[in-house]
Amino acid sequence: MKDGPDIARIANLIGDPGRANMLAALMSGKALTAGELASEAGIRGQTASGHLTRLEEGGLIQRDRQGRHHYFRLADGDVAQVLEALMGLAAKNGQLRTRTGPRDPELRHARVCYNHLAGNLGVLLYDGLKARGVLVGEGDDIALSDAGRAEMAALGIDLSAKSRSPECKSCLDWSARRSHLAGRLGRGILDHMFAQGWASRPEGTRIVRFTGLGEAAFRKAFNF
Amino acid sequence: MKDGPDIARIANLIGDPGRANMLAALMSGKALTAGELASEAGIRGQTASGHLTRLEEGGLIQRDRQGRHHYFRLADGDVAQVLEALMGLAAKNGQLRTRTGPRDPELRHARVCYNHLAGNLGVLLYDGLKARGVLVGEGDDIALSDAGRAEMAALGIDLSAKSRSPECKSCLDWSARRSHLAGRLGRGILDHMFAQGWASRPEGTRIVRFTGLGEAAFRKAFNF
DNA sequence: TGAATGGTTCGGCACAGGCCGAACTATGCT
DNA sequence: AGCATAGTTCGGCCTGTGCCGAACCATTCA
Repeated sequence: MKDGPDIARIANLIGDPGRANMLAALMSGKALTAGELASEAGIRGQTASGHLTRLEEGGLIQRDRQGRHHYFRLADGDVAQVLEALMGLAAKNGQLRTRTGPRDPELRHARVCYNHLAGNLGVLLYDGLKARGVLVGEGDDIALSDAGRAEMAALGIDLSAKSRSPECKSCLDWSARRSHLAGRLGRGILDHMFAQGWASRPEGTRIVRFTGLGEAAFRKAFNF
Repeated sequence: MKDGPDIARIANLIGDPGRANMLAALMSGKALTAGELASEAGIRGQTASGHLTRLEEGGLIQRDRQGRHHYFRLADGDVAQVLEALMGLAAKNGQLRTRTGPRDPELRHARVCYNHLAGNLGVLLYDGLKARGVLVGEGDDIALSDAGRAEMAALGIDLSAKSRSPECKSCLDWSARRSHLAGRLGRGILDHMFAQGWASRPEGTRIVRFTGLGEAAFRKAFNF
């Protein structure tokens, strides 16, 4: 007893429906204002404000003040990973929320996880890049090969090291229960997909919806 | 909003100190009785009983009735993985519990994670087995090579497939923030360590404490 | 069969904390 | 300056739930 870190504090933060909904909304990777998060969670601004300061103090989210707006985002890729893992458990046990919306299949196919691509397509991409030797390494220690780095550069993927996060990282997918690609490379690829117009994001969801030829173009470019 | 599975339900279950302490105790991998868990969590039997039924209904733990004793264990390796991930976050942000006990360094060195070895030594073992080609594969898809399977068999590791869990699996370590080995192989190796008398487990903790020559013998046997 | 022990159920208490209305601060716009 | 909008703080309400004492099953053992 009393072994290890204090798990209850953090789980308790996530364990309130209002806060959990806000965190889930932030899984989209976009920074959202307090007001947006409040309506997302179905609560009033005052209540949301209290929750947000608690989440911030707990180290789960970060706040950017810009003018009279406060933008919030997940503190960290690790937070996103824990949330995905929790979704995995929740999906396996107790059914998918009260009523499992029609959007669910789309979510499983391709969605945003923090700042990178998740869902079946994310897993396929990850496997494909490994099979072709673009990514090398094992376990959580994956990296771009030299050839892979050249290929990504040729495609125009931005790998600038402005953030401290690792270049490559694997992240567990709740729907597929397999790894997909996170880290700066994962982020760069997702950005690239939108920049190329292969896909778009229906407002207010985590869904990645491909345009008519977008999915084919994406798979061709990354050859998987 | 309302995307994905209901995360709050599960996080809320973990988020109570009493329940979290019980879950942490079950991370030792041993099945514990209701009474043991109650004293572990510092609460009375009646209270614990309520918590345990809720955890059971939530799918986080499983109950074995044996005579007048009820034995509880984690439902699943996935549950253990989520708990470890939460410990990782908790360790990074808000300090290590109120007072970080003297046992902490031992925990970081070698401890039990559900049914396999974690801590620095667990990570070293994992890396060593991969470097030597005993384990092959990438990401979460790892497997024993043919040579590796022979080597494990020669050492007397029990890999019988009585459980549905995969033979090899990687599990993220909260102290080292690296992967270590889980799955049936991980379990078999841990059992083997105790069977050989290389290490023992101080009562009521997750610590794996090596005997005088035990650690050297262990590292020699698995060559890392 | 009666006593001891491990667990659960029931009832009631008390506190924590989620929620909102109202008042207040800060920023931006005209 | 005056108004509108975004957020926060304050105070009070109220539900949820964690906790325990006491009573109640179930199993074992003498």
